[in-house]
Amino acid sequence: MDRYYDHKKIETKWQQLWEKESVFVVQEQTKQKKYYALCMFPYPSAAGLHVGHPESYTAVDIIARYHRHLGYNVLNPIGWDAFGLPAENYAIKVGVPPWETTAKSIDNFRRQIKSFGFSYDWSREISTADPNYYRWTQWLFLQMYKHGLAYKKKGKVNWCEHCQTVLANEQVINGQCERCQNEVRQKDLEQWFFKITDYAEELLSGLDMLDWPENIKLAQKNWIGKSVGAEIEFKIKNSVLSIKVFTTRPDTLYGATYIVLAPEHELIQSLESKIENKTEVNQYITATKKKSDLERISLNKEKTGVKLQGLKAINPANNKEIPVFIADYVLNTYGTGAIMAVPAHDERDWEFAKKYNLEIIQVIKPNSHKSTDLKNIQLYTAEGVLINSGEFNGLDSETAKQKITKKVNGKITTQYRLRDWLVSRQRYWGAPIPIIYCDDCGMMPVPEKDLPVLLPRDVDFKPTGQSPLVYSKIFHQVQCPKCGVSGQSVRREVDTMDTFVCSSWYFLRYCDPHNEQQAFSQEKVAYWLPVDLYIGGAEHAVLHLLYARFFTKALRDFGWLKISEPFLRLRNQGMILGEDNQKMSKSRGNVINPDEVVAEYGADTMRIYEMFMGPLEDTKPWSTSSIIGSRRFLEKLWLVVLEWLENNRPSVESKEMKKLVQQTIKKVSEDIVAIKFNTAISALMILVNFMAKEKSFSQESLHNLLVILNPFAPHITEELWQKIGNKDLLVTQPWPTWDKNLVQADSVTVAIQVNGKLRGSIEVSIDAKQSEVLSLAREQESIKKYISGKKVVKEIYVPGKIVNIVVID
RNA sequence: GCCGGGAUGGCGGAAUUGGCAGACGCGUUGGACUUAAAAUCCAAUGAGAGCAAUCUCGUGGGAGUUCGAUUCUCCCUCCCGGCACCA
Repeated sequence: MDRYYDHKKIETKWQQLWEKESVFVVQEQTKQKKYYALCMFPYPSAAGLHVGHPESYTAVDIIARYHRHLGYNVLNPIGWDAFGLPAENYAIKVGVPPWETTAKSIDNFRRQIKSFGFSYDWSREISTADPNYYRWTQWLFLQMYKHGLAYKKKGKVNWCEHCQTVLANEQVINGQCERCQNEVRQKDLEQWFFKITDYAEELLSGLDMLDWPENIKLAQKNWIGKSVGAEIEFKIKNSVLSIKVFTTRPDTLYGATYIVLAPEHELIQSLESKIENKTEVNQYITATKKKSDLERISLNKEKTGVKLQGLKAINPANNKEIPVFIADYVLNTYGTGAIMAVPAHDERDWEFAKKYNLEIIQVIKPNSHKSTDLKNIQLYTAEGVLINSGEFNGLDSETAKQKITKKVNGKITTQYRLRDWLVSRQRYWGAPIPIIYCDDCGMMPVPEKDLPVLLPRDVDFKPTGQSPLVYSKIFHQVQCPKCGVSGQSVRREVDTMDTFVCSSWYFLRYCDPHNEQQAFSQEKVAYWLPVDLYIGGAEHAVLHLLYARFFTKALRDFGWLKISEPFLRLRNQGMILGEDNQKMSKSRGNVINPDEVVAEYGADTMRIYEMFMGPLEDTKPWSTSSIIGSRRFLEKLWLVVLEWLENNRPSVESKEMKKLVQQTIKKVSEDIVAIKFNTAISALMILVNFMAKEKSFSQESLHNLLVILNPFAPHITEELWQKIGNKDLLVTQPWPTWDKNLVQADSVTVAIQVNGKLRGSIEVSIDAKQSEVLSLAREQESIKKYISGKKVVKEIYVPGKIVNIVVID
């Protein structure tokens, strides 16, 4: 046996063998329990893998391999999220078509990923840009269409001038494009939407049963933004028209002293004849239209608005006439686009009323206040007890909400901030939307038998603000599915789908990747789903993760799935920073290339190092000097086994060794389940260090060590397993169990404190009585000097842990 | 502004959830081996004081609860993330 731990030779050998023998290729086995481990599939970029990729893949691989040892039928797939803007932009930059650049990127990613020895079932590899895949993405679009969940609508949408396309709300971050950080403007366009809002309530309530990080659940909760309130109508004086407002505080209705409409509110047109200051109003509306969302947010430190002169609304609670304003702090897209302003109890209304000198009436007082100082009105936004509210005085807010809403014939309603998902894009590199327009027959879905609608290649794919598909000749050579006419009067939809549509169902396709009749067979999906563990970046909190949940629920309602939630357990990997504690980036020059790390130290070392760096979900800096520690650990293991073989397998084993092996099995098993890989590796290091010191241990102990280390470092353990004479593969060996009695020590060291300060320690048996331990403690030389001549006030003994003697002079 | 997470040696991080703070690893220092270096092995390594045994301080800062606090409560500072005029 080689004294040198030659990682290159070993890793290549086992990777080839696993692949040749299809060790990780799986089929449905009804007799066997299944486990579906999944990492978020990568977006193949020309830059290649960064060190963050293997972090999540290794974590998933450890879990997958662990469950294989436990006897599960484990599905651990991989594929490519291949469509999308960055790939297209890169293609434009280098002047090569995106299908070529993407294919190249995928080849490179595949090579890199394979070098880590992940236990993927490569026979299930998929790419979203493959017609065999996007055919079914299109089919899913048609399902959405058929069930009324896909619709086309004209309206204000987010437009990125730089990317020359519309964007979903989820892709606009602080008024900026998620991809290029350019300002997003509002544009009136006809676009395709998925009706995700139909599922708002279920997307919210479903979160409760998921084992997901709290921050992700919270982000989704905030994004869905549920609020329960009332719709209340305010009649307009001398008009048949009325203004409907939405409020979460109907209990404050008596304090509503004016109404505010969003500048875009449609009622303004109908009321035009009554408005006396039309010019001023129109100016304000035009000015608002010009502002981007970003400006509307950042400039609105100070509120602005215009009073609609000649117009009065009537407060239905007390029939008081109140003025009507338009102001851009009210959003047309939320609620009814109109609010009742209660300046005494709402911060924004307060600010506005102060500025324009409007009436402020206090109608709620805090529960605790006995007297009310009406002269000195202060902003109070919490709930409380009603005052100045006629018959409702003295009621608490909660009760008053119901009663007042009822009195004014209001309606209790629920509002969500979530908007429908805008899925059409005016870009090339995506799945074409399968719709045909015929001048005579109108808009029609492409018949399922005609799928896929192939992405044409006879185009100049540079963005022009219209989809490049407009210019393809081949693409529009199509017959109307209804009247059979072709030519100028029949055209295809030219927009492509948001890549998030492609990634909303890939975990389903993995279950049945080669099905040519269906997107997936219901039986296969029913066997594998839900995903038992899903690991990926936190940046998808409200994007992919929300969309995939929506797809799952929609497909369930279409009858294709039996489950309601796709991912039972989710964990995020933290970002790996550069050595300078900054985000890795080409411009900073702090990027670590995983290829170099694998070449120099080996895949096993890289895997161990990345898992040992710290908790998976934490952000942590890379440290090239620290990798050596993980390498030394594996080298030490290599030499321990080597010497053990050279010394003819010395099998005399100390009691401590026996115990430590048991403790390590326990610790590693528990830590894998809890995804605490850093402490699991620490325990394995302790065991290997001890074996290196003792040099003598049983064959069984070595077997156990190799099995529990295998998920972390699969190549070296497999090699050593073979070297010590095993013929079968280590990956299929059963996971060892631990002996509860052996894990427990029979005697323990108990710390002795005097007045809370550590003054000594004693060795006692695990089941020693309190009185025994205490008298032993008092007799200790180191303790005596602290307690002699003093009065013992109290003695505490925590079994097996600590003694505390409290004394006073 | 609101909500969430966090702050522990020179560095990455442990700590059975109220019980010996600093496991494990990196780094550093000293020693062994070597002509020498690398590698490896052994020892030390939170700070301060002391020849020493020992002692004092110490988990962002300040208070509190407790026999005992990195852990619980309150206040403050800083960092990271989410939402942000959502009525």
